[in-house]
Amino acid sequence: MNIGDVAARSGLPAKTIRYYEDIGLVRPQRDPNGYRAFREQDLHKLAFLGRARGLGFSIEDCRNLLHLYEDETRTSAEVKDIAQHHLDEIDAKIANLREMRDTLSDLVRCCAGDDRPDCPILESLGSAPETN
Amino acid sequence: MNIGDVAARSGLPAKTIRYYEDIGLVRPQRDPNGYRAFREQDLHKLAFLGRARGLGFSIEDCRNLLHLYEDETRTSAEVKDIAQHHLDEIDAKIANLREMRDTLSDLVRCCAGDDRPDCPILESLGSAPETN
DNA sequence: CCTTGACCTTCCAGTTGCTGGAACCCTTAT
DNA sequence: ATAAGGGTTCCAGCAACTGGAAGGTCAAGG
Repeated sequence: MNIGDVAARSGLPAKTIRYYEDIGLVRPQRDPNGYRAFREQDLHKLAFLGRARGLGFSIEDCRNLLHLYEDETRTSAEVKDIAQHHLDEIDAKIANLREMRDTLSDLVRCCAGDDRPDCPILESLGSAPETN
Repeated sequence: MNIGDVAARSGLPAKTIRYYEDIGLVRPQRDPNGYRAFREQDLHKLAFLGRARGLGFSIEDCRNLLHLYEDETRTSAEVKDIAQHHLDEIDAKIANLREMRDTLSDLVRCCAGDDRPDCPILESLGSAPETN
């Protein structure tokens, strides 16, 4: 399989696949002409990576998950640990974004959005927080 | 005011303030010795930027908001437009994260987290999505 | 046989918003 | 004289790609 096929089948851009090789996540063989030659197992790895990335795992997490995936002697505790940690981070991010959204949606709701210059959004940004 | 004072009073790291000058968000004057000399209005701008960044606005949004803030002929519609757009992006991000979290927390919940290798998390990453 | 087009290759630069560090200057106190 | 604690510039790096340039390869068509 050439990179284009793998891109199509994994859903990852070719650029990203090359990048993943660069950082050592996959090691495709090479054809005599220099083209990357992917085997089914490479495709499988890339699909794994695509799904892990889709769940928001960092590249380093992905690397570790992949190692665990291929390590028969892993424990599910190791995997769960990574996942739980990531889950906590996601929750923190959501909480953070929600706070932003709440503040912001208040401001947006209060803003007339007309052709006059008065604007509670700018007023709020321009002075110390009161609604805190 | 030197940069250290402004950092303390604005809550922004000195490094960040220098960076903001680099990209043209503030233009402090200079003392004869080359030190940045901030006036109250510079501090005010920086505090504005800190709050806008705190609401998650991009640097470019911040630049635009600052321009509007200082432009007496602005319309609140222009401001609201930026804010609404940003609000939409935040909502999109939250939705995205929530989906990740839902999937991930299911997986974490199903994972025994013991010393055996069987792990639904890895299984899910290793094969095509079924719970989709 | 030559060309065209669609592939593939490498390498370098840019993205966002800082952050760390090196190497150096200025000021004040001891 | 020197040490501490400011300040300065510039360069590199983070995450995770993405875009683009310059070029090699391959199969099909004229």
